[in-house]
Amino acid sequence: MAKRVVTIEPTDRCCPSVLASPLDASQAAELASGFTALADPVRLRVLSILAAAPEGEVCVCDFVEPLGKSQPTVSHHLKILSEAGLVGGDRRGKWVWYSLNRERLADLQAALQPVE
Amino acid sequence: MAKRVVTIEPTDRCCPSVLASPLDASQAAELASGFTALADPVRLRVLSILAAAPEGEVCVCDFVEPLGKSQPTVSHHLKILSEAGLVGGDRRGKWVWYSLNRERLADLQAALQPVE
DNA sequence: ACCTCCTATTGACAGTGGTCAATGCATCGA
DNA sequence: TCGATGCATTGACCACTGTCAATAGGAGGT
Repeated sequence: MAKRVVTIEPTDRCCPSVLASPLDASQAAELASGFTALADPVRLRVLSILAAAPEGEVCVCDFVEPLGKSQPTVSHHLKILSEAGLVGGDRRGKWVWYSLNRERLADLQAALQPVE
Repeated sequence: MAKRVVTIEPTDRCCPSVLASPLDASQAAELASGFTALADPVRLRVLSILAAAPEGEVCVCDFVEPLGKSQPTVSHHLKILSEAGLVGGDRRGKWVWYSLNRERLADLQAALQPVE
């Protein structure tokens, strides 16, 4: 009979908290890079549009007109969000479909969670 | 007899949510200004130090050494946090004591709250 | 192969932001 | 009143960032 392998579920996948204890420089830099991605109105609108999309996916071309920004600018912001892990892109034919990474967003949300 | 005036209590003091519905430009700008205040490692460390302070207050002079930044730089970041409503300062004698505005921080946290 | 369409990258520009030295402004004690 | 102390402001510098026009890359269609 094979040995039973037990994998410990990492319940604390979560990032450091701002409110729990003083952050060191590297923890703070890590978190700040996440909030930097959120610190732009265009990118927040991108996230909100993705969150509200019925299929959970939005084509790049469908961002341009609602955001009122040029196509290169939209592509620029999507790249920043992608590098921050907040969205992911999937090329299908000529189009690239972006979707929200809710886990990554929840990590940043948890970093602001009040401690009991 | 005077007319009865009914004031509706605003139960939703809270800011717009990123995940509920697409944000318009002004809502996004409002939220982005909040996250901009969080988008710096020095400021995140300021907030975490304030959150961990036993008395809930920290003197400006007590930030300088832990942060490893000059006094004008610390003052600069405190001003940004103050203008964002995240901290408040109270002058007592020669010293200015800063404290955390947890409600304002909770507002930003709520903006990232997953919708059911 | 060629053309068309969608997306990404480059380059340039103006605006913003973090940093510190120097200085100004209070407050307190002598 | 004077000097010392704590904090804020100014000015300057450099790095970063948002924006768009122009261009490149890639995938289909004819």
